[in-house]
Amino acid sequence: MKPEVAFGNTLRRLRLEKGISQEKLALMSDLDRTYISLLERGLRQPSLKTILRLSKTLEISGAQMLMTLERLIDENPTD
Amino acid sequence: MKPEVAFGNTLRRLRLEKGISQEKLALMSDLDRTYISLLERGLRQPSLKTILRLSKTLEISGAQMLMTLERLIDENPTD
DNA sequence: ATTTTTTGAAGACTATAGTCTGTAGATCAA
DNA sequence: TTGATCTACAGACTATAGTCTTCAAAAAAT
Repeated sequence: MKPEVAFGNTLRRLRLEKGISQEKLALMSDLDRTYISLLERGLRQPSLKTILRLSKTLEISGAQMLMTLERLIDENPTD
Repeated sequence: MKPEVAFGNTLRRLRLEKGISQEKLALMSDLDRTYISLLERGLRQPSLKTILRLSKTLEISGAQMLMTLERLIDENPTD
């Protein structure tokens, strides 16, 4: 599993857990709605700044987010 | 402290701990030498892929790297 | 069934990540 | 003092992150 796909999966999971829409997440993080869509589908490579903005909105540390992401990668060697 | 500066500090510290040059780090991570220099000086915002490549070369998890970085940010509210 | 909310997706665009080439200064060894 | 190694820095360039507008379609609500 590629990092951007793992990031997208993690992002969507966290967003749904908070019960907010892509649009609301975008507004709260000062990002574009369509870009959130691209991220969740694993079509973009977020920058450090973007990772931290999103993790802050989702009330999780960047480190925690990367930990989840890296676990996903390790658990799915294929795909 | 801005995230890119915290990243640069962390990167340089880890590189020096491993006792390798910017050039060697660049080669091992499949990045450009001058770009490593920009990163260490906090002049660039690394992408997720770049963060993971560097952390792999430095034999540390991306999560660990972000943890160090976020600690740096929190400990230096000014600057 | 229909209105409202949410998301996917395309296209054109701007901003910035990342490369490549080259020069110059600093440091350390011989 | 000379030569090797390392790093800062500039400039031009390519690749991709991130925005904005718009339309269509799925899903959810009423």
